[in-house]
Order: sequence, then structure tokens, then C-alpha cells
Amino acid sequence: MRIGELSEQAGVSCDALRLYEKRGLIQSVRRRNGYRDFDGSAVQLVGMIRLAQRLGFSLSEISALLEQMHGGLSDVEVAEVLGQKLVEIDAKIAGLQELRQILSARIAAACPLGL
Amino acid sequence: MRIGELSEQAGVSCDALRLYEKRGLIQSVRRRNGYRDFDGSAVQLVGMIRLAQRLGFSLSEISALLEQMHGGLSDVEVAEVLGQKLVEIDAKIAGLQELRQILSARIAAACPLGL
DNA sequence: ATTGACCTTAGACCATAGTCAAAGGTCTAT
DNA sequence: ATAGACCTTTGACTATGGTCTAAGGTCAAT
Repeated sequence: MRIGELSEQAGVSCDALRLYEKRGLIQSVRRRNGYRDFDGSAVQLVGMIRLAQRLGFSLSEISALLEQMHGGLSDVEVAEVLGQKLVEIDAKIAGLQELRQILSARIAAACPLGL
Repeated sequence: MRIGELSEQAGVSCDALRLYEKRGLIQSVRRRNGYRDFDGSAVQLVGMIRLAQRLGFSLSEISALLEQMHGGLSDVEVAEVLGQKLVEIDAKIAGLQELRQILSARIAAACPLGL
């Protein structure tokens, strides 16, 4: 599919998609006229990129993760890389729960900011 | 305390602290010589700012939250504002858990990226 | 063959969250 | 009174993750 169709289906601007490609997060082949041609699976891939991004992962982090997965790693190695990401995610969840604790404790207190 | 001491105790650069003050996240009074003078409680406040920041809240979001809390709101209103933040945090936690699910499912699968 | 939708590139521009450097004032100790 | 540490401001610069514009090529339909 052309970039406009991917843009519409993934809910991401063409400019953003070109940026993702430049950063190596997604790939396309070129038609004879120079137009990008994306695989149907790109829709899901872009969706995953957006999810990770919303959750605080930078394009570089996402790119590194995808590259490692593409780079001919064995299943075991890929599992390790992903496992590392899981640890990071768990740390983030723990941090948010900590912040949640702090805020919810301050809701209970008389002086919310504690100042 | 002067900015250098706060910087050291909070583990944040002086430049960053001046930026936080400019954005209204922290306050100081000025000494006769023009130096900023921070309250001891600023250390904890800056710590809280950094925690929230690491977890994906922008300075504007944090600033808005703090301003609302400072703005003479009743305890009930402050509790509402904070409750709203808790909802956002819970959404973030849920998102991370979703991403965690996706990745951990792909670890189990033969082709991790599903491409 | 020309209109309109779609694509290409490059480069300017924006906000965020800083860092760094210049030029200068202040305070303390010798 | 002068060195050194500390403070002030302003403005330039960085990276990230885009958006927007300009100038131009492509394609399908009329």
C-alpha cells in the first residue's frame, strides 16, 4: 500500500511515517515511480510503535529493539532482549504505582502538597 | 538555601532548577543581593517533580497540577484534581501491562515480531 | 492535455527539556 | 584588594518528534 493508505489505516501522519522509516522503524520498497510501497503488516507494526511511544519509549529505544529483533538473533537472544524490556516496563509500572501512592496519600491528608 | 545547595541536595542542575522556577513549578524569594533563596521543602518538591517526570508527565502537566493545588482550592477540589491524575496513572499502568502482554506473548511465539 | 489527488525531497519551523557559554555582580578569605 | 567560588541574566545550541511549506514528479479521469 502507498503511504497515504498506511497513514489512514494506522492513524499516523505521512510525515511521521516517513520519519519512522528514516529512523529504521518501518520499511518500504519503492515502486518504479519512486512511491513507497508498504506491507500490510506495517499497520500493526505502526500500532505497536505508537503504543510503546505513548508509554514513554523513545523512537531510538523502539528502533533499537526492532533492529535487534531483525538482526538475525536466535529466538533465545530475542527473548532476552524482550525480557529486558519487560524488566523496564515493570520498573515503570512500579514507579507509577509509587507516584499513585504518594498522590493518593496526599488526597487523604489535610494539606495535599505537604508544603 | 541558595540554588547550588538545592541543586546538590536534589540532584538536579542549577539550570534545570531555574527553568522549573520560570515555569512556576518551584518558588524562591530573592535576597538583597539578587540570589535566589529556596525553602528546605523545595528538596522534596523537586524530588516529586523528577519522579513524575521520569514517569512520563511533562513539566506543563506537573505545573498545572501544582498550580491547581496552590490556587486556593478546597480540599475536596484538590482531591478531585489528584483523583483525575490517579485515573491517568492507572491508564498508563494498564497500557504498560498491555505492552508487557504483547511482548511476552511474542517471546513465547516462534517469530517474535510477527512479521 | 489538463485537472486533481497523490507522491517525492529538502528545509524551515515548533515545543519540550534542557545544556553551555558569555559577561558581569557578590561574597569570603587571605 | 584580589582570587575563587558562587550567583545573576541572556541567548545560542542540542536532541526528540514531529508539522508545514515549497517545488516538483506521477497517475487517473475527463
